[in-house]
Amino acid sequence: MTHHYPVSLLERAKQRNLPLDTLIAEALLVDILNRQYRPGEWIREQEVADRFGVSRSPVREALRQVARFGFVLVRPWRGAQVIELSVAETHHIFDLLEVVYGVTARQGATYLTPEDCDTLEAILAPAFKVAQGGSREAAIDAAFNFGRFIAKRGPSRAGYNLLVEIGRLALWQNKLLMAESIDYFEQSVGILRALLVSLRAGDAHASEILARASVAFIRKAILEKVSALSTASMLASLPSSRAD
Amino acid sequence: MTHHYPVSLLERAKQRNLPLDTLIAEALLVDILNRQYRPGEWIREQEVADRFGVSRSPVREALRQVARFGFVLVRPWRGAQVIELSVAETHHIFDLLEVVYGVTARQGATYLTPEDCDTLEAILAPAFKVAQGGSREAAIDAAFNFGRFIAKRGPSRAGYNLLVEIGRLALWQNKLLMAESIDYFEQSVGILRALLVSLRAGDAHASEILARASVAFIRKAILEKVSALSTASMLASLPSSRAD
DNA sequence: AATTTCGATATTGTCGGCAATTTATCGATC
DNA sequence: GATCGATAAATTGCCGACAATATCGAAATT
Repeated sequence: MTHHYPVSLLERAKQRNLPLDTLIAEALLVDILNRQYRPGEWIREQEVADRFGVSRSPVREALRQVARFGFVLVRPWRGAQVIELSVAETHHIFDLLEVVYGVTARQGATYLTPEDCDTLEAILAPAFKVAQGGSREAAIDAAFNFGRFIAKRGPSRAGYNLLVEIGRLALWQNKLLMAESIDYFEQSVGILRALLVSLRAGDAHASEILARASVAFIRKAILEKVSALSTASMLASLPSSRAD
Repeated sequence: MTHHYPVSLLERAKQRNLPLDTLIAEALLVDILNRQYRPGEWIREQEVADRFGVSRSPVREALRQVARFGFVLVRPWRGAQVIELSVAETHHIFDLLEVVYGVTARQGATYLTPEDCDTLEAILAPAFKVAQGGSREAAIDAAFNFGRFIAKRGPSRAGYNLLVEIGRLALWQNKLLMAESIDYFEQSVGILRALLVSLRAGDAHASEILARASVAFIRKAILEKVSALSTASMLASLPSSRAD
């Protein structure tokens, strides 16, 4: 991580009247999601503090927040390390996202207003444009924000946190592994479009089915890639035969 | 909160070589779960620091941890307030716990070893004793730890975190609302016993069904109590007619 | 040569103090 | 008497320094 931020976070903190740790946590999350920090890499408090021009205190709290989201592992007197997900873990995460998303959508069908559905449609818009040369990164974010908004409108903060946490991990895997091959993505967006229709209609059962289907679809595509990569890396690591 | 801790946390930190914030977070969680801090109450950093004989730094981080678990809400320059769950939120939480627990049990059926199942049986033991005058508190904890152990043995740390988080909130509701009426609880323990059998047999489908059933059972009992209480409080608040 | 011990270095953990912000108190004004 | 505004008190946010701990490397020992 040698990248520097152009605008001072301090000013933005003043502007929005937010504590620094919140902003730093957001920035670190973006850096991790955008692969500025790589899986396995250590994030040192002083380095982050220097980069943002603040002391270590807010950085420490930011790192704990990121740890809470599951992206880094903090161990006593060792520091924070960006996690590396195994194939089994990725499987597990998508299993969980599938049911959590399903419940969220099922309940969303009962509490979402027509205005909420309009907002959802606007959120999803960038995902429709990916076929016509729209930003792929923006499209993936849109699909994530779609679910996040449903949870946000829900009655429980805990439910929102849960979906965001597990969703972010899945999003990360998505960004880490998805480079080309947009065809799977278009189909997934098609499912989300159908989900939006069923949410508008207030059909709880169909919404749950469709939400689960959209996750299952992405999971399949990602896991194909993961297993391909892990096979490749196994082959690549054979000659050196390291044991760390 | 005027309660004082008999043993110094500092010594236990030295003993286990753990940072203070971890210990303090655990202690605060116990206090909240045991209703030493009541819903709606503010937790002040200096008060906690004085009580444990430490500075505010580790207390701050402990409070953030507790906030990440969902028990307190931390707002900038306001501090940490123990949350109050509405009926709708409780519904939502149990909906989520049901599916997450279901997935955990389903997968657990495939990865749990016979030794793990022996451990599970030992963990569940206190729950069996509640009918013969065993501690009710211990029994509820046992039921919670049962699910937690399954998740702990799983491949994904994220999955473990997820179940623990949502489970702890449900546990809290359980402790806040369940005073008497142990009959529902015995039946719930009966379901867990059956779940243990199906886990041993490696029956993924049955394990998922049973895990979900055990949650649904507790949910029903708790929500009956919640609605009764909220009705009572509505009636009680009628004469004063306060609008705060 | 391999292993162990010990110390230098890097990094995290904790502290006390001060700054920033909110909330409560009190007085002035209508 | 009520409302609004300024000031004081309480509380959190942030900082710099120091203590505690882990890591790495070199020297000593077997």
